[in-house]
Amino acid sequence: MDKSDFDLRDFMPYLLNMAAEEASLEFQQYYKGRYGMLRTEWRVLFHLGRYGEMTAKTICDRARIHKTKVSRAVSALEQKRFLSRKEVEEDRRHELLRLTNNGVSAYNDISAKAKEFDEKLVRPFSVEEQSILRQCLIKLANL
Amino acid sequence: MDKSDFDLRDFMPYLLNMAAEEASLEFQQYYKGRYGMLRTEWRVLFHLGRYGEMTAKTICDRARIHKTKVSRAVSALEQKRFLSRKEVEEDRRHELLRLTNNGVSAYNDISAKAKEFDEKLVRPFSVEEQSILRQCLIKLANL
DNA sequence: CGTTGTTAGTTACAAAACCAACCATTATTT
DNA sequence: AAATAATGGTTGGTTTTGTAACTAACAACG
Repeated sequence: MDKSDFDLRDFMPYLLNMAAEEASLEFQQYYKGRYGMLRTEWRVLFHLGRYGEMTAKTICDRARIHKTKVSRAVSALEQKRFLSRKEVEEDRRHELLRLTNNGVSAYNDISAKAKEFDEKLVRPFSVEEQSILRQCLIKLANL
Repeated sequence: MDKSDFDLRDFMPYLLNMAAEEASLEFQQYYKGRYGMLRTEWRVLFHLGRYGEMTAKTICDRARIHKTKVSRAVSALEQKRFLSRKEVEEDRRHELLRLTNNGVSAYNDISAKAKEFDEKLVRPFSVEEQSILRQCLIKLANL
């Protein structure tokens, strides 16, 4: 097997990582600079803003984030007054998380920017390319 | 602007990150488990194995890795006897890095696995899809 | 009941990434 | 040639992440 024709540009994991990094950078700077949020915090915020109140465990499962990361993100978001916790009567192990008004407006702002940003990212591609790209990524990500 | 139709699955940076994570996982376990390497170390090893001896700075530029990360990866690879350094006479700020025999055989092994692994990853896609996917990623990554 | 097992969530400690300041060496300016 | 800047590379301290062990609450089984 000849390796001299095997370049990093041919290696999917590398390409995906580089593209992901590049694509995330600018957007990341937005929510970090404006709200001091980390990526996990933004994802948690997004889930609550987009799908309504839910428990931390549900976020873990849906977003495939480890529970310790979610736990810390929730604490951080709580401290920044973006969400509040409510114990569930029937099962006191659960805590329902919901966004505060503050959280909602941050969500609205950031997700609008996200949409904008997404459009900008895929603008160079044809509609067909966009569709194929998304489908491939969804399959690769096991979504 | 309505956000209720904007899902994470529609957001490129998210998709890219999830796909990248998923795609990297298995391969990462290979070189980590077998050689105790970190990702940056594998990338440095790859550059030296694929393109021959070069300086740390060159690796930084070509692989877009910050110099502190490269510096530490080089130290680690040196300790594991995968590479050696050679001072450059004309400019003693530079150090040429080259793989040891040990390093070369690790490179051969891992890059063969990488090729294999890449093929497995894209197998579910048609040739045309593969080509579009790669081109889009290369463009997104600014490569 | 009471023991054992699960589940949701937190905490503590180690590994890794990030950022800034730092040498040492070479270039440039005056 | 002295002073200043720029370059290649390293080091130290802080943040983030990862991993494992830990509570607390509930479930299931004898």
